[in-house]
Amino acid sequence: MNAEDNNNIAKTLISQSTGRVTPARVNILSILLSAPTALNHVAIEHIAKERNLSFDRVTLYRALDWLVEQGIAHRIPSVNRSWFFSATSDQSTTPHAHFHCNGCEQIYCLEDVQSTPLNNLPKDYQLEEAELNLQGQCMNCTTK
Amino acid sequence: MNAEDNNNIAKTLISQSTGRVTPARVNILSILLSAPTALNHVAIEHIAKERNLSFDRVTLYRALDWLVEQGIAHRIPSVNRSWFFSATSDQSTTPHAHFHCNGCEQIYCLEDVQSTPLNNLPKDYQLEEAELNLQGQCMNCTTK
DNA sequence: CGCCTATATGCAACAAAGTTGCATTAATAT
DNA sequence: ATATTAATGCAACTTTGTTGCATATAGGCG
Repeated sequence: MNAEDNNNIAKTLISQSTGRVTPARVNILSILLSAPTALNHVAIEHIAKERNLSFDRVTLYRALDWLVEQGIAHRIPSVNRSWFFSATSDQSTTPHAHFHCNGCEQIYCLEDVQSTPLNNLPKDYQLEEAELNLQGQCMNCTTK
Repeated sequence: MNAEDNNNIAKTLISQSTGRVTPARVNILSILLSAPTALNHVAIEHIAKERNLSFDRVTLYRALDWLVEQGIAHRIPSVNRSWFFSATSDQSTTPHAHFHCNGCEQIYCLEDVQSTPLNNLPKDYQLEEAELNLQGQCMNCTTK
């Protein structure tokens, strides 16, 4: 899955939504698709720079907002001060877990780890979304 | 459980830690104790004002940091830009769920709802903490 | 009780993250 | 090819949180 592939996937995903297929959106989504972890705006700008891309910070935020609205990406609150974003994989309207590695500070989306159904949510609380945030040491950091 | 009670509980909790019992810490903890939901700094300052209390924003942040360090309160990341804080109830070294109401934007700590054990966390990932964030409509907002 | 010292607070200045308004540019429907 | 509307860039701003340093105060001790 190289950068070119991700670019094409990005274009397809965006064209299926209501909105225009613009370079900023395509490039930003392509960056998210190519990342094994969730990225914050600093990381996205860093990768963009490596690829000789550039866009205004405002454009980045607006593109990310739009991607989240469209369900193409999702926003992950973090203990750090910035938001993290990750491309929503095809099948994942199903909620999945986020694993924050305390070693390398990366955030991994674990598609296969789902929070099991809740049995003791007080009645009169209507659940709309559930999110499981894990913390610990990732694959790479445990072995060190 | 009135404000006076919470003030005394706050004093006791703080005096059991390593550090000084100061008005700022007591008042801030007392506010957290009296709230049914988690509060962000804006909410805390608002309640403080109602009680004719005042402290610098820096003092607030430092007091909250300290309370979290001591395990007296805990910090909840949110989809909003600010952090939310909640007093840690006596028995709750056990992790509990946070319920963000999309109606009134309040965050409730649900002590009885625990994230059930994970069966399919990839091996080589070492879990240190788990946090379950729920979203939906709270008790008050469903009935409207 | 009153003093001493370390700790907590307040203030000012700063830094980072995110937003808003508006003029300009460009995607796409026709 | 053009017109229309949505997206971008820029500048200025807001909010959230932090740092350094001088001042105030909690609380131990004589």
